[in-house]
Amino acid sequence: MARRESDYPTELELEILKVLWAESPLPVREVRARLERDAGRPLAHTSVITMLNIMVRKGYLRRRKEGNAFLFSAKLEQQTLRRGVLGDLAARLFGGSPAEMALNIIESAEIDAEELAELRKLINRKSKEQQS
Amino acid sequence: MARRESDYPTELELEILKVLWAESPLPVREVRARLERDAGRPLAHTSVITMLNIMVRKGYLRRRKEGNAFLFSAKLEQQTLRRGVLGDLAARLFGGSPAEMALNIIESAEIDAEELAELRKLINRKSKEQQS
DNA sequence: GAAGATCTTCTAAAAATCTAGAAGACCGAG
DNA sequence: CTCGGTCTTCTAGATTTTTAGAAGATCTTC
Repeated sequence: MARRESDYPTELELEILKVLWAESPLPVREVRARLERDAGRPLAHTSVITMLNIMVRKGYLRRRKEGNAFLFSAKLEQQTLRRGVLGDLAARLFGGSPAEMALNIIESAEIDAEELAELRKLINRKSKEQQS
Repeated sequence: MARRESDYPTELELEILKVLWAESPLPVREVRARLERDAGRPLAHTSVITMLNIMVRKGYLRRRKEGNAFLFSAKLEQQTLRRGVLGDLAARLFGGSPAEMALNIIESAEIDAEELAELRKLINRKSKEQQS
């Protein structure tokens, strides 16, 4: 017996997703160039193809034929992933409490006055919504 | 060439850490029992030993001899891990902005009135601290 | 001091992640 | 039509994660 496939994109998969969230669709050649430039990951062309195909299998990406080559685009949306990962993290590391997690972030991270104001505004809006 | 060791505890490692955060130090036998009971992971005694030793090597755990057996305890503190993981997640998935991440959580997660009040209180305190 | 229980170390194996070479298909240029 | 470039599929190897058996050390108990 052994490990199961991870629930969320792995390290490299996330880098590839970031490339494709920034611009889609892209051919392999372009993904490869941006991985090197933006993520400092100089991979062989075939390595990139392998990863892209795995990610299609996992449902993270879509691909379609354009002429002789394939074009890839993200199927997993950034917002979907964010929600999934945050929810999972809250469940595993914060006893299932998203509020606890938010408190932790605000307490220990660098957040400037403007951002604090924005957070306050959101909280006020949320509070009002709940009065019903 | 291949992947590098993950920066943060993996799935099973986190389950083991949770056991030891709840109570430390514990002998292998106890860790094994709690993994089965609390995490639904019925592992062989030797599997648990292997994991514990790997985690000692990685610096997540400490162990000390007590009689003939070893007692294990968490060396990586929960708060340290929380900060690390949250910071990492902010960097990778939220363009380096913890505030953005906090906004996302508050927007899309279930947070009740009491928790919202607590968040507001913390934000107010933070705001005051910054006026200097 | 031999038997049995308990614990460890050593070893290994399956699955997943990450990397990339070999080989074949296809297309435009000359 | 052949050559070179581009692209894909197939294949495979290294490393990590997760699992656990075999074998040996040690302690208790009669």
